Amino acid sequence: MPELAEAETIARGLDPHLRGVRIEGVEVLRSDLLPQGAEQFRSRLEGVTIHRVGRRGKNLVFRLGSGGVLLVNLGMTGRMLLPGARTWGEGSGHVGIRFRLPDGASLEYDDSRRFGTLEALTAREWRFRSARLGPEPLGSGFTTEVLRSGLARSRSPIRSWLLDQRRIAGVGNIYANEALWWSRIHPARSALSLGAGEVEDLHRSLRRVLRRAIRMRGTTLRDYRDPEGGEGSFGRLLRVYGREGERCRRCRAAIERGVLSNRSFFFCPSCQIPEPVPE
DNA sequence: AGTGTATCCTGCAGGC
DNA sequence: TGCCTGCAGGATACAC
Repeated sequence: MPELAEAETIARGLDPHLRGVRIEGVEVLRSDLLPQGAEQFRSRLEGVTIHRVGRRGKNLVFRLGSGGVLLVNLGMTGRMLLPGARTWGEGSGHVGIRFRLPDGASLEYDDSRRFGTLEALTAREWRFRSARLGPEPLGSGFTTEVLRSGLARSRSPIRSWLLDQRRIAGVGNIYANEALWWSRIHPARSALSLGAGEVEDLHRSLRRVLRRAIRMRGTTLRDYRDPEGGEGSFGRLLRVYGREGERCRRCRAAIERGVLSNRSFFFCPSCQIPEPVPE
């Protein structure tokens, strides 16, 4: 689940706690989270110091003293929990990896569905991997012009285009749908059908939605938690995502759900019409 | 270059 | 209460 805003919230929450902290040991409880295998993963991390924690797209990026990085993709239900994270009721019953830190503390990766992955990469491997991801939507490199030229070459439905991490890094299903609503663009419209004004609008909406979501510490639909166990509150600002049958906040029409590439999309049938708007 | 389908896995809500 | 189905923030591989 976690998209850019959730990954950003987690990275910001972890960084002040983990800067300069040495990974004393790595306990692997679920090795299927480690594509490279437990042995190499452990040997590249044990005894290494964390320099800082950041984010690239939806991934957490731990910069290490070794020059390498610990790359964490949270999948749908991944969490990075600091010691003392509040967990009530269902709690965190799915710890897959435990990083032992000094003074008996530990950082736990918890993931009930185990769609997430953790990888210990060399600097070179990380450069290669990062180059496969598209621009950061909140970065200075992501201009209207960059978006325009990307869209112009693709017949893909705009919702699917936005989810492709090679095109833009970090946008997931929630924020793609929300940005399209704000821009009054139907999710099934082909990318190259967007007019210049629509592209400009979409660029603005994407950045605005993502910044707001970060401010609200992400969206907790069910599983997402920050490193302290807290929830994100962007859910109450959602305009379309998960609101099938409810009224559009703009025009009162009933929000509809559709499916593209096997994934739901949500839209207002009155504000977001499926045909290109002539300009 | 696209789409649909399936896969990985668990958990929850809704219908009956 | 219980069983069954569908659905879920992601990513990838496959055939077409």
